[in-house]
Amino acid sequence: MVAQRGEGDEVVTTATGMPAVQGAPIVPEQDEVVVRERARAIPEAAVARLAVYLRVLSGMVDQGVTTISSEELSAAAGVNSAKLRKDLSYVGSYGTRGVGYDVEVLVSHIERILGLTRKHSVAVVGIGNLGHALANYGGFQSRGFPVAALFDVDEDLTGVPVGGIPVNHIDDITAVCVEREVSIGVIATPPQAAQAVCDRLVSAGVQCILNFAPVVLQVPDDVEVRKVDLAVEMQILSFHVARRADEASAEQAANDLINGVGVDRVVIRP
Amino acid sequence: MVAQRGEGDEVVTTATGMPAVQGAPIVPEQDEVVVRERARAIPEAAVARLAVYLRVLSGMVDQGVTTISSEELSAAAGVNSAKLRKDLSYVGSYGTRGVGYDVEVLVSHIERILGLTRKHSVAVVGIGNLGHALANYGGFQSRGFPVAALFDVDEDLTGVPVGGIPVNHIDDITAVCVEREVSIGVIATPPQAAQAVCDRLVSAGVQCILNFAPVVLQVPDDVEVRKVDLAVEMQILSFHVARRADEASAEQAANDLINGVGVDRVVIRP
DNA sequence: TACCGCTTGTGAAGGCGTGCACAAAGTCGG
DNA sequence: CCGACTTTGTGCACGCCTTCACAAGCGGTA
Ligand SMILES: NC(=O)c1ccc[n+]([C@@H]2O[C@H](COP(=O)([O-])OP(=O)(O)OC[C@H]3O[C@@H](n4cnc5c(N)ncnc54)[C@H](O)[C@@H]3O)[C@@H](O)[C@H]2O)c1
Ligand SMILES: NC(=O)c1ccc[n+]([C@@H]2O[C@H](COP(=O)([O-])OP(=O)(O)OC[C@H]3O[C@@H](n4cnc5c(N)ncnc54)[C@H](O)[C@@H]3O)[C@@H](O)[C@H]2O)c1
Repeated sequence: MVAQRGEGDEVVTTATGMPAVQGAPIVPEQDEVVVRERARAIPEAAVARLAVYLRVLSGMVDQGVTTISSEELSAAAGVNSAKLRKDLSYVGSYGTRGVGYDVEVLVSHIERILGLTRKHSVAVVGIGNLGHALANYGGFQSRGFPVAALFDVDEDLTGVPVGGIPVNHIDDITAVCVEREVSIGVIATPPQAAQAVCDRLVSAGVQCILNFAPVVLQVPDDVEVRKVDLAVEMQILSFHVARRADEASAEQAANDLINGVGVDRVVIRP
Repeated sequence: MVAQRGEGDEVVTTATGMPAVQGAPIVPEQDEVVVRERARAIPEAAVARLAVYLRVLSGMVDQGVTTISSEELSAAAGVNSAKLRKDLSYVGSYGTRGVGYDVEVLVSHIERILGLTRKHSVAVVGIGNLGHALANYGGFQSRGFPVAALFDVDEDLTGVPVGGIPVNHIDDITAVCVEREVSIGVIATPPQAAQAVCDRLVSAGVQCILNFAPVVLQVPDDVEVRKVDLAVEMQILSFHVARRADEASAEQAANDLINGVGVDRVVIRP
């Protein structure tokens, strides 16, 4: 009796259990109840920036700043001030015209929208080079993402504490994840093992996955995956180097032409 | 005598050194040379996907696959097949209708576009938890991004080899980066030190930076920065959890209404 | 209270990216 | 050699995101 939900579509449930037809009436029909969705459709890009604003604002609180204008905050976050205000408008209207935003109020509202009022326990799978670094990192704990469980297939690691948490064997993943209410799974295993690990996390009820292994994971629709791929990041940087170099050499060639052949004018078109 | 270049604009240089007026003539004037820019404007999102395709294709080569259709490749990369074809069209027309793409040909052309034909030496700054993991990681070397230098401020680390490379003191950053032709700098220091380290990398001539510290770096226009912020990633996941929970509770309330009050129809609007 | 200056919040416009749908172009079997 | 079938490459329309520009709103001041 639970309606499927498409991106940004209305969620429509009928008493008959039949999925309702597209285009629900604007005016509620007889015997119809309309519940306005609280968490509105916020662009993903805006969500990512809100997290950045939140970090900057936390720094402001520490510095004793109580009020900040969109101009100041946008400069500190490295974005356009209009964009910042639009992003904040998704959160609500908590600014004071002529003055700016109360830092603490803004922090608490962004935290609410991002769902940071609840605790999100994290499990790290694959306690190798990267897994060790993640397990030892204090930055997660302090931001409301306590690392609650570690897993590895290596028997030698099982039971050894890393960053204060003993490593569990991967075979216990379901029991441990359920018991410790893990809501985010981090995959730091070799790529060959990543899909299998992902499947086990999903069967354990984990619906959010952060993947460091350079593979594309296949998951059900109700599971959210984000990937961190350092090689891809470097290749993007490489692309920009190449683009710049191309331009430079084109310009160089152009200048050579000018100087050598006495060309009057050089145009580089897209 | 080098013309400044705005995003996506034409680069126009005149023999007088004066910036040419907007709207260069379509038909070359007398004594004018037109150089078509090779690296066209490729959407950043497409560049990121091209890097993913490249990785998938490399796996295909290892498996002995010689030909692949857009449908197969898009499934393996987890994207829409039309999007894939459009992305590949930025690279050029290297497919065969009715057949697909020759894997090796595609690999070499994507590599060319991404600038992977040159070597890009990497320097890692901050050899702590994360820096160690990065220095020990073989995945960079194998993808054409050899780690050529490591830096830390900690005297105890100086000279100690990590992943086969001795750690240099941060004060030697300029000399070492120039000598080893470092083109990408990776910042893995605590956030407080990140901006200072960034400035030193920039003065050392490094134009590409990958930043792991949770701070917004200020850099000149000609320097490209990409950031990897795990806390932000987790907060985005958290947002989705919260959204789902909201929906679930709204639906729950809706169903309660249906069952308890005999409502006929419930609509949840955005 | 009335005015002034400052900053927010948002309507509207424009640009960019995505996805559809199909013509063009090639292969392969007969 | 031809026709059926397959798959590419892209024009186009749509929707999302960004950016501009300004009315609305608030605090301070006289
Ligand atoms: N180290 C880095 O800096 C870095 C950078 C970018 C990406 N990555 C990626 O992160 C992943 C981990 O890298 P790493 O350097 O830590 O590798 P690693 O080899 O040091 O560690 C991998 C760990 O995963 C464990 N493991 C293997 N199969 C497993 C399974 N089925 N279930 C549970 N655990 C399993 C291994 O026992 C090992 O402890 C790799 O996919 C790598 O490509 C690492
Ligand atoms: N460890 C992780 O898994 C993780 C995850 C996400 C983000 N980060 C971020 O990455 C950065 C590094 O994390 P870490 O856990 O490796 O920290 P760490 O404290 O273990 O290591 C930091 C290293 O940087 C060195 N350093 C300090 N100041 C320096 C300077 N001015 N120049 C050169 N080196 C300097 C220190 O000597 C130390 O070796 C931090 O900003 C952290 O927030 C780490």
